[in-house]
Amino acid sequence: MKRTKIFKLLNSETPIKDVLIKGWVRTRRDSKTFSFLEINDGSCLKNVQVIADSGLDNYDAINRISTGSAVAVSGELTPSKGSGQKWEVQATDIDILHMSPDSFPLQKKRHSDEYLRSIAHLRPRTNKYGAAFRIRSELSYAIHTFFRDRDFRYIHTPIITGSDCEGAGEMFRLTTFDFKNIPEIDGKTDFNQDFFGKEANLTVSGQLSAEMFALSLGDVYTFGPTFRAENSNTSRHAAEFWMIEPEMAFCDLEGNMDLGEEMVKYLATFILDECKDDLDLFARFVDKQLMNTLENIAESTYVRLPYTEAVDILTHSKFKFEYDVSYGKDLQSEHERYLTEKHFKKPVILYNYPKTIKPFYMRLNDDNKTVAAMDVLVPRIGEIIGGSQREERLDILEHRMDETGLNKENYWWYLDSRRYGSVEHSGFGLGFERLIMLVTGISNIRDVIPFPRTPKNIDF
RNA sequence: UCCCCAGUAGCUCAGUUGGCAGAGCGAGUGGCUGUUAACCACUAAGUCCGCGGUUCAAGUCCGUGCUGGGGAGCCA
Repeated sequence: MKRTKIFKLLNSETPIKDVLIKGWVRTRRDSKTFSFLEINDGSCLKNVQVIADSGLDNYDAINRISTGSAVAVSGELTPSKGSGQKWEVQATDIDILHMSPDSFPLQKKRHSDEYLRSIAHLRPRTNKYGAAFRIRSELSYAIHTFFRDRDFRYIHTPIITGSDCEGAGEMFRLTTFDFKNIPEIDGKTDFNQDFFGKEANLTVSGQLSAEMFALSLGDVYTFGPTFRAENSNTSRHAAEFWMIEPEMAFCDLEGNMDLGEEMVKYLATFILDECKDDLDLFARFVDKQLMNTLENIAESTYVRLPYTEAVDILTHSKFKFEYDVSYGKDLQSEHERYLTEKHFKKPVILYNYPKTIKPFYMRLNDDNKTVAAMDVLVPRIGEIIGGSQREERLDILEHRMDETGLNKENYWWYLDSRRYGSVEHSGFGLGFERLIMLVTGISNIRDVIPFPRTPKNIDF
């Protein structure tokens, strides 16, 4: 007999004579002539209540089943005589697949996030983390749906890159050298002898590759892991994280902002509609304001504000900031939060930043001082999207590379796209973990990725 | 990398002026009950993060290291 997932069972319209469920015991409550077992199989937040009658041949063993044990239960789905649930399973046979000894680290009580991080291999068996990772999966699906509905193509950009810099931070080096015997030439490492014959790194962004495909297939996106070797110790940064990077040909900054806003709204709406049970857990136990925040993000029209006007608002604000605001400096976290949480009370898209604080590939505006960049800022998380219209004019792009000290030879292929049929195009990056933090209210990035990689932490 | 805070039972934490190591939850045992993270009683459980110092005496004070958390910078 095939097992039925608990999610399906609990949504049944009618009683079912014969069912088989398999899962892990969350708790056991004994009565005189029978026991209640709460079984969870990960298919949904809810457990199913199983009635184990003392008449079962292995009742002695059933009475010793502990939290964490795995069981297979055959029986009948019947309306519950108790008041807490619609259905329950009256067991005719309980096969104890594996007993969990009492050293099982998860107890029938709340644990701290810090403790659960130390048992990251077991935490998906808790309500909160089960819900978080189901939502992570649903959001992945929603992202692909969003793009496919809009005729975008999914591009797999390389994880290993030969570019010495993609303009987005410190990189992890990749080599097959024997560290005890690294070949040198003229006192320097001889990368000619390394696997690729030159320096290789893990990617920090798929953008430059994605641009090549946007300039071939039209509208494309990437969705994959990204690696930054920054020594960042915050609740919003990880060394390995997933990023979604759409890139659109024949699209200017305004079209780019339109897509960013539409996408964030779509994803918030999707989660509100499709993940009610799991979302409800976060709204009750993690962030009481979660539903308001999500509805605000799903429904409000995002403010679009040039960087200079943002600086004006901030300098004229009576609010006391720890750091001063002035034109030409990047905004601090506290400034972004002020704009989204206090001043506008909704998401804000800032655009046209000074070129001095943005990378070389962003398109220079006619004022010669700003670039066509845009950041989508949301309450509580801050920057969730960073993007721009790309510089499509070869001479200006080369000039910007010189200004920022990049070696143009390494980017010959990138520059080729501006030599042959160059057109305006735009794109952005959306941090997948930050999106999950936004929709769940979870405040630490380490708790929305299965096995987080942060400085000095690579267990599991 | 910088600033701040913390580390005590399996977990969450209390521990006063330096003076015998504590509670709740969990676990074990017994009881009770169509129960709902059940309830009642009893029992077991400790390298007080490591190292060094001050002191008659250190969980407590000082130094240092490690680990974790919050914030900043970098960004997604």
